[in-house]
Amino acid sequence: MVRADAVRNRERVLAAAREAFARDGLAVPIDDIARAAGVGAGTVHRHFPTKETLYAAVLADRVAALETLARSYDDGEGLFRFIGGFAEHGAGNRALAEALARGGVDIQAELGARSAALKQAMADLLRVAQRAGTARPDITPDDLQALLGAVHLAVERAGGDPSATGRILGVLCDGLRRHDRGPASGGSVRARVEPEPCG
Amino acid sequence: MVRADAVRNRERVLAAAREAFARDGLAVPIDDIARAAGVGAGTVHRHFPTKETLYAAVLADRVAALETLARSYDDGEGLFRFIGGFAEHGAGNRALAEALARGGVDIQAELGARSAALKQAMADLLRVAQRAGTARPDITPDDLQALLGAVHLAVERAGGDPSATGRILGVLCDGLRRHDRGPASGGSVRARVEPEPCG
DNA sequence: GAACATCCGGAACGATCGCCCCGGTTACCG
DNA sequence: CGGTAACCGGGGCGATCGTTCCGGATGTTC
Repeated sequence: MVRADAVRNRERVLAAAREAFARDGLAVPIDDIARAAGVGAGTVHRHFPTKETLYAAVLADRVAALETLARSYDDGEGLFRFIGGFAEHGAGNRALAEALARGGVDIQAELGARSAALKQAMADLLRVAQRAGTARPDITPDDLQALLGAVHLAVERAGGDPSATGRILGVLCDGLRRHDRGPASGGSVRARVEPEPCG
Repeated sequence: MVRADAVRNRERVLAAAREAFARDGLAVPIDDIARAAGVGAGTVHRHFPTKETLYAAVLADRVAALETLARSYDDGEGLFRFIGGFAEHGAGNRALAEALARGGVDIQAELGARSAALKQAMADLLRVAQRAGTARPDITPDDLQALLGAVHLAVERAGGDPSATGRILGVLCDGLRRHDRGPASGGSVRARVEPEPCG
């Protein structure tokens, strides 16, 4: 038997946690979430035994939404469209940025599965773009994930300034694109020496 | 009068803190640093009244070194050379990555000054590159700092894999470069719509 | 070598936070 | 409407960590 106030409180806690994690990241105390939800600390721990459980529950739907977004594209430009939507989804979501910035290795099982699915979806998107010739062929799925997490953090730091967000994402997308000069102007891809990545 | 063992212990603490912060970030307990330095916790707090003080002292020389590096270039390619050296300097330095990932706003006064100097040096480097036509003209110093911090975090996550580091930095540098097609192939810069940064 | 200032070490304190527990309460069912 | 079971609240426990303090040790000077 599940009581009506139980599910109501569970939902309240989840909503408060979503907001608190998004605003302050993982550092927010459970008591704050409980207070914001209008319940006691014990109630939070009954529905979500550990803080990690709560954190995973909050992130799970976000990650699932991102996977859906990734799967909605299937051409060479999909990768770049996804990156644009990616920032929108996580705008101001500090918890998501942190989760992506680390590897997402230490998280809960269910979230781990979803996270792996998202990574697979991104890997597919990358492969499609590389086969279509729109993305750099040397980038690996791990590179992409690391870059997305990092840039997400940078966007977060920009604090919602949309033009800064646009420029930062523009840099990422340009960097991910394949940059050979057109066939008319010479036809040779710019050489890239491994230990000297720039210059 | 300053005693010899005092300066020796101060140096030991600083060295231990440098290593500990680089390996584990800010989360490392002071006691661990004290133990690694072979001193008591009280000794640490006499030389560095608060943890923030110690943290700032450790980062100050790193930041100064980066500023020197930035000032050592003065042509259009300097920005990209700097980015390469930047990653090298902070390789495996988690504390530096964290400090750059946030704004560096909440740090100590002296470090704040050095940090501002570094930012100024990077801004100069960016301006030179933009005037030379090698860097995107729309990027601001804030964008550059955010991107460097973010990419540094991504490199840190790559865990020292040099080829991954090279690819990630390559994406950043390519993204920062000016990408107009050569005059022979059309001559128009690719249009960039503001709210749609990618695609 | 003795006196003195300085410094060292680690135990102790207070604050924070995640988690557990129990007395009281509330919702559900017959 | 009464009984029962599930749930709620918040106080409390234990662990962690930054910081302080003081008796004892050590370097320095004359």
